[in-house]
Amino acid sequence: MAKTQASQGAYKKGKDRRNHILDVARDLLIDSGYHNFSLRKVAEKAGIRVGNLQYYFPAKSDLVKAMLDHVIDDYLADFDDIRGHGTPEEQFVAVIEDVITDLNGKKTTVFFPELWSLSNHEKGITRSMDNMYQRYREVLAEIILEINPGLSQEQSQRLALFFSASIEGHTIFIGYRKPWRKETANIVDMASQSFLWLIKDGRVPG
Amino acid sequence: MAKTQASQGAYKKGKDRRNHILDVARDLLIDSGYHNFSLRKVAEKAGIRVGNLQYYFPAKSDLVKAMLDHVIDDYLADFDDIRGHGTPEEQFVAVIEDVITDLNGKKTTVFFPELWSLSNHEKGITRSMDNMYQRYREVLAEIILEINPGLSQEQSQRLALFFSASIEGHTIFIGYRKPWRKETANIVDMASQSFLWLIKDGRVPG
Amino acid sequence: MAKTQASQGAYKKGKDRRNHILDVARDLLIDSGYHNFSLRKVAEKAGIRVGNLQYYFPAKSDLVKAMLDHVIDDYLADFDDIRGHGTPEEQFVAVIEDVITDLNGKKTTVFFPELWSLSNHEKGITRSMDNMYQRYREVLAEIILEINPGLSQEQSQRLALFFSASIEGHTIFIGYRKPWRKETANIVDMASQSFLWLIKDGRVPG
Amino acid sequence: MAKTQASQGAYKKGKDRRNHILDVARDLLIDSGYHNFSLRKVAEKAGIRVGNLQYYFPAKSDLVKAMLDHVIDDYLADFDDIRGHGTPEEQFVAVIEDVITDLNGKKTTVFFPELWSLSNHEKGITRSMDNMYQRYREVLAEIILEINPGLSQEQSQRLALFFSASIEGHTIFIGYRKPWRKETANIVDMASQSFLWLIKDGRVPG
DNA sequence: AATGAATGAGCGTTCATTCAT
DNA sequence: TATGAATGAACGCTCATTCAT
Repeated sequence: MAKTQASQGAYKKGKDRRNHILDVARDLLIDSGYHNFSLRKVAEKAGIRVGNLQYYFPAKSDLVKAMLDHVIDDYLADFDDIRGHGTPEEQFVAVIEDVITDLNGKKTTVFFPELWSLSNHEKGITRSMDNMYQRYREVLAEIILEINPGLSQEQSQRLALFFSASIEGHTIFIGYRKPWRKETANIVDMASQSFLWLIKDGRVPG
Repeated sequence: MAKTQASQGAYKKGKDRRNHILDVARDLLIDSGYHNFSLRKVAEKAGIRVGNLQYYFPAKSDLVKAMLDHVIDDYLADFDDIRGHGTPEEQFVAVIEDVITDLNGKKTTVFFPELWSLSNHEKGITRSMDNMYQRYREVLAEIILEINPGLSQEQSQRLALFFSASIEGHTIFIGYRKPWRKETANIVDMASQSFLWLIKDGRVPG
Repeated sequence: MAKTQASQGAYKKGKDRRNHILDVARDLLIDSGYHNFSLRKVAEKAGIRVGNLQYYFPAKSDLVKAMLDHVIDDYLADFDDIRGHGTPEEQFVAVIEDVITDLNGKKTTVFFPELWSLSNHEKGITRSMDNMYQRYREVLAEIILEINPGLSQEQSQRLALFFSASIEGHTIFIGYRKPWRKETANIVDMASQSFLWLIKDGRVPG
Repeated sequence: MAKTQASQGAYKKGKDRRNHILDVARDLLIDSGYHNFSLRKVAEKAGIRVGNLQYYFPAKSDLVKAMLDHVIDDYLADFDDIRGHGTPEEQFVAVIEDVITDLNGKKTTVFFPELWSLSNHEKGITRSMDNMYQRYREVLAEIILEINPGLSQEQSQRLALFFSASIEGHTIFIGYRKPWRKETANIVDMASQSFLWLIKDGRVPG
C-alpha cells in the first residue's frame, strides 16, 4: 500500500465510495468472471473515472485483494451467526442445510470457482482463501466434537475438512442455474446422514 | 503422448501439429490460468506464428473449446479403464482411491477450477463439462447398483452425484501444492467408509 | 545542508520545507533523469502529498525552474570561493584542477547533461544555464588576464569560452562511473599545460 | 528481441517502413527531447498506428536503441571518410575543423545531449555510446601518432581522449542556436593550435 | 500451410492539475 | 498549510483479428 494512500477514506464520502467500488467490483466479477474483470469496467459501473478508481486502489491487485476480502468477510460473518438452537446434532444438520442451500445463490455459485482459480495463479489470494476455510472448519469441528466428545481434536478437524470439501464440490452441480439444482434437498439429506454416521459410528483415521 | 515442445520434431504436419498446439495450450492454461491465456503465448510456446495458429483455429474460442475437449477426452478415456478386478465393493473403493489420488496432480488441481470458472461465463463450455461429469456418474452409478441391487436407477444416480461432487470439492484442499495434501489417504478412507455405508445402509432419497 | 529526508524533522515549515522539496527534487533528477521526474515522486520522497507540493510550486515548470536554479546557485557559490593563493598561474591551475575533479562527483556528472538537454527543449531553462556559464567564464577570464595582461578583454573571454567548454566536455568521459575516470589527473595535466601555453604563447584570435 | 520478430523486415515493404520509423523517431527526439518522446507521437509522425509500430519494435526500449544506433551509424560512417589529403598535420586540422563545425548543425547540437543524458539512466544505451566514442578516438589517435611517432600508443590515446572530450563540450556553446555560434572559427583556431602544440611539444603523461 | 504486415480496441498505470475541505 | 477527492489525457503494451503474400 503506497504511503500516499495512508489516510485515504478519511472523509465519509471517500469511505462510502470505496465500499461502493467494492460492491460493484464483486458484481462484475460474478457477472463476467475474472478474465473479463477490468478497471475500466469497474469504474464505469461505479460511475467514476478510471483515474479516480486508481486513487482508491493504486493497482488492480489491490482492488482484487480488497474485493475478495470484502466478499469473504461476508461469509465469515455468516459463520459466526450460524450456530442456532437445539441439540448439537440438530445444530449440525442446520449448518449443513444452510451451507448447502447457500450454494444455490448466484453469488456463491459463481464467486467461489473464481476464487479457486485465482488462488492457483495469483500469490496473495491464496492466504485469504485459506484463512476463510480455516475459520469455517473450526466452526464445524467444534460442533462435531460436541456430538461425539470421544473424538480427538485431530479427528474432528479431519472430519471438518472432509465435510467442508465435500460440500464445496456441490457448487458446480447444484448451484445457480446448474443442472442438479433441484436435487439440493436430497443432497442435504444424504450429506447429513452420512456425515453424522461418520461422526458417531465411523472409524475416523487418527 | 508427448507433452511439450521437447518432441516438437514429432509434430510435423496436419493432425500432429494440431495436437501439439492443443498440448501446448493446455500447458499454458494450467501454468498461467485462463486470464493469462492468449493466442500469442500459445503460438510462441508452439514455435509457430500467430497467423499460422489461426489457420488451425480461426478464433480464440475455437482453440479454447478444442483444448478443453482435448483434456476432457483424456479423463473420459481414464473412466473406461477404471473398472478393475474383485468384488463390486472392492472396485468401488479402488475407483474412489484412484479419483481422489488423481486430485494431487498439478494438471487436475489446476485444470478443473479453470473449467468450472469458464463454464460459468462462456456458453459452449458448459456442455462439454456436463457431458464429462455425466459419463463419470454413469460409471459410478453402475458400480453402486452392483453393490446394492435394491436401489433404483434414480437412487444410484443420486448417490453418484453426491459422491462425485464430494470428491471434486477436495481439489481445492488436497490438490497439488494444497495445504491438506498429506491428508489424501485419510480422505480416501473417510470417503470410502461413508459412501459405502450410504449405499448399503443409508436411506437414500427416492 | 542536509540532502535527504533523513533530516526531515529539520524542515518544519515555510522556507525550510521549500528547500527540502528542492533538495529532494534535485536528488530525484540526478537519480532518475528528467524523463522520470514527476511531482508525485518528488512529493513521496519529500514525505508530503501532491496537493501540498503544488501549494509551494503551482505548476511542474515552477518546481523544475526553482530546482535548477537551486542547484546552479550551489555552483555559483563555489565560483566565488574558487580563487585561492599563489601566483595567477598557480591559481589558474588550481581552478582547472578543482573544476575537472568536480566532474567525478555523481551530482555534477548527472546533473549537467540533464541541464543541457533540458535547455534545448524548455524555454526558460536556457537563461539560467547561460547566466551560470557567463559567471563561470568571467572568473576564468579574470585570471587569464592576470597571467597575460597583454591579452584584450575579448581575447581572454574567448579563451575562457574555449577552456570552459573543453572542460565541460569531459563530464561524459571522466565523470561518476564513467570509463575514463582514472584518467582525471592526466586530463588535468594536459589541460593545464595546453591552456597555459595558449594564454602565454598562442596566437589567440582577436 | 522476441522470437516472433525473427524474420520481420523480410519483405521490402517492411524494411522500408522500419527505416522510415527510425528516421521519424530521430526527428522527434531532436525536435522534442527524450522526455517528450512517445510511441504515439512516433507512430503519428510515421503515419501508422501504434500497434503497427510495436510490431516493428516490440518495446519502446527496442525502438530507442535501434534509433540511437541508427544515428550513431551515420556518425561512424563519417569517421571512415574523414581522413583527407595532405600531411598528417593538415589532415588533423581538417578533422578538427570538420568535427567542430559539425556541432553547429541542429542534429548534432540536440542529439548528443539527449544521448549523454540517456546513457546516464538507461542501461544498454551506454554501450552504444561508448563504442562510438571509442571508434572516434581510434581515428584521432592514428593521426596523432603519424604527426609525432615518438608518442606511445597510450599517449596518443590519452591525447585523443582529451581532444575529443574538449570538442564535445563545445556542443553546448557553439551549437545550433547557441549564443557563441559565431565563435566557431575561433574555436577551431584555438583548438588546432593548442592540440598540435600538445602533440608535438607537450609533456604528455605516460 | 505458413509468415509478414496492419488494425483497432482495450488494458493497467502514471501524470499534472483542479478544487473542496 | 495541508490533505482528500476527482478529472482527463496520455502513456507503453497486449491482444484478437484480418488480409496479402
